[in-house]
Amino acid sequence: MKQDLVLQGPGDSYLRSGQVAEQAGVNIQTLRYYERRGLIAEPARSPGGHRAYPPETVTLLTVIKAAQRLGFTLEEVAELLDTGRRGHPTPDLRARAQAKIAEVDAKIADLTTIRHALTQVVTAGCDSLTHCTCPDCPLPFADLAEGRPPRRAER
Amino acid sequence: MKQDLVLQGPGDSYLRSGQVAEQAGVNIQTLRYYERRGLIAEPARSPGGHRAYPPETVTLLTVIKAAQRLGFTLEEVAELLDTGRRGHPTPDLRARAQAKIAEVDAKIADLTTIRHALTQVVTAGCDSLTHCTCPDCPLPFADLAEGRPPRRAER
DNA sequence: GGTAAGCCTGTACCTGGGTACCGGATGCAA
DNA sequence: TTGCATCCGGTACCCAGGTACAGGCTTACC
Repeated sequence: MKQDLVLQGPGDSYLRSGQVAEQAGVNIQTLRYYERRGLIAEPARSPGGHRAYPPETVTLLTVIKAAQRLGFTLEEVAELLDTGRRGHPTPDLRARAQAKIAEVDAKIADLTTIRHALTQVVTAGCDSLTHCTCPDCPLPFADLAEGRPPRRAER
Repeated sequence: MKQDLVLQGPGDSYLRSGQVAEQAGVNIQTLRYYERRGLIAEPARSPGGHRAYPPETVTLLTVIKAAQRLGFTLEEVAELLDTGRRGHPTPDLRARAQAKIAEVDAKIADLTTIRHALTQVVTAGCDSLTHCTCPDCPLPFADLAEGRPPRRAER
C-alpha cells in the first residue's frame, strides 16, 4: 500500500505539492497560483484528489523564477511558455529579450538621473524639502519632470 | 456675493480643489488621499464645506512629486515634511538622501546583472525558455540566484 | 430662481505577485 | 485504528499608490 502516488510514469515517481514547493523554494500557495495563471499545467491527481506533479515541475519553476528576475512579468512568462509549448521554438524570445534590454536601459538611465539629483541634495547640503536654507538650492529639481510621467518612479 | 472663497489671507485668494489639482497635475482624489496620509494639511473650508487651499499647496505638491521621483515613498516624504514642520531644519534629509543613493546604486547594479543575462540570451540565440536548442545555452542563469531574494525583481 | 459644473463623504476597486486562513478530507506509518 | 502531517477548495487579505463611483450638496453665473 506504499507508493500510492506512483500512478504510472516510466520509472520516475510523482511529487506532492509540498515536495515541489520545498525543492523549488516557493510557497505551496504560489504553486496553485501559478496553476491558475496557466504557468504550470494542471497536474495529475491521486485518487483522493491530491496533486501529483512530475519531477520536471521543479525545473520549470526555476525557469519561471529566472525569467522573472530578467524582468518578465508572469503574463509574459506565461506567453513565452505557451508559444514554446505549441509551435516548436519561440523565435519570439530573442525579440522579447531585446525589448527587455531596452526597458532595462531606460530604467538605468532614469535611476542615473535620480542619482545625480540625490548627490546634488547631498553636496549642496539641503536641510529641508520645503524651506531649504542652503545656497543655490537644487530643489525642487525642475529637471526631474522629464523621463516618463511621475507615476511609478523606481522604488 | 462673488469671491466667497476669499475667507481672509493677506491678499492671496484661496484655491478650490479642482484648481489645485489641475495646477499641480494630480487627480482630485489624490489630493484627498494625500490629506488622509498627512502629506498636506487639512485646508480651510468654505461655509458650505468645500476645501479652500492656500496657493502654496501647489508648490508643496510639486515638491512631493519630486521627492517621489527621487525614490522616497509617501511615508518617507510625510516624515521629511513633518520633521521639517516642527523642529526647524531637517538635518536628516542629507542622511536620508545618502541612504537613497545607496539604494539606487544597488538597483542599478542589479539591473546591470539582468542586462548582462539578457544580452547572453540574445547573442546565444536562445529560442525557448524550456527547450532551448542553442549551443552552450546560458539558461537558466545560475548566477541570477544571487542579488537579493527572487521576489520583487525590477520591473 | 434656475441650472450646470463642481465638490462633498464614504466605500469599493485597481495593478502584480503573491499569502493567509478556514473547515474539512487524505495520506501514511506505527 | 489511531493520530498527525499534509493537502484540498474557496475566499479574503497584503503591499503602494492611487482611481472610480454613487448619491447628494454647493457654488457660480445668467
